[in-house]
Amino acid sequence: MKLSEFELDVMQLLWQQEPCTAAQLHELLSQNKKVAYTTVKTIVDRLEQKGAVARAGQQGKAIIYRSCVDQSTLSDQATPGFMQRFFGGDSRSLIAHFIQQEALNEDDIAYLQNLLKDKKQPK
Amino acid sequence: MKLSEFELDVMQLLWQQEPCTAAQLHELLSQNKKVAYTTVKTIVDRLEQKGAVARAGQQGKAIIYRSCVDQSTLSDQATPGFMQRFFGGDSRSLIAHFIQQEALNEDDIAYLQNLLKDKKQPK
DNA sequence: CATTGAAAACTACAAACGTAGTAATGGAAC
DNA sequence: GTTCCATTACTACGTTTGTAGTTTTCAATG
Repeated sequence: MKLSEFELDVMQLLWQQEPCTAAQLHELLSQNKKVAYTTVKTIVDRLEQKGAVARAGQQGKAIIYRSCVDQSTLSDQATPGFMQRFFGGDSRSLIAHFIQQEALNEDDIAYLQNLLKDKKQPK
Repeated sequence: MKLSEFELDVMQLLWQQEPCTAAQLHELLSQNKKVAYTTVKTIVDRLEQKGAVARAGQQGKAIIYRSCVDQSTLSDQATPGFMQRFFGGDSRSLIAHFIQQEALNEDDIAYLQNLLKDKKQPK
């Protein structure tokens, strides 16, 4: 499944506040970006057509939506293309980039160090 | 600078084989994908308009192109959006995803472990 | 110098995207 | 029951993207 940037922004919110009406999604999006309600509704409609969300009931006239795909499925699909296009397929340099660029606390670091250790062990 | 997927595919090749003619880029792309020469040339023209590549001489009639932006600049720009949209902004889970998903050899792992250690030390 | 063929330059077009207006509708409130 | 307003449903439109055809040009070749 291929979703646009805006569609993913909506999915992101939905994943965090599921289930949800279009009005609620609009409310949430408005915190970061000026956008008309109908614009958000259009995106939700397109997500429904694409099968990324589905109706899960009503609240008065408002339709309650839930997601039909989960984040990890989509990120699994998007990851290889992203790695190829921005890091020439070099996963090491990609991971290095993120480790250096992003804020990580002690816990995060310990957690990731463990993952690396596990990655090494299995052989 | 915002480049499309196809545009990034071309940039990726250009970064690897700089400088380069459109014909060469077409040749390289054809290894993975059936695509007309004129299609590739259109993409290169658009990249030129966007200022991502520039002319760096001629070879007979053929124009030689070079890149004007480097990979790290573009990945720096793309990274936050990607992380937000696919991992809800959670850098730890993103890095974890890549560590688990990607093939890493002993060297890679050692290298990344060092990065994490350095990340912890500075304080 | 005329020919030619590769490459450039220009044009085209359908689909997807971001964006939102307008029209229809149906709970809720009175 | 009728009105009203939130929501939905439908329509629209400029831009970007993927894709490639057509026309022009000009360096090389004979």
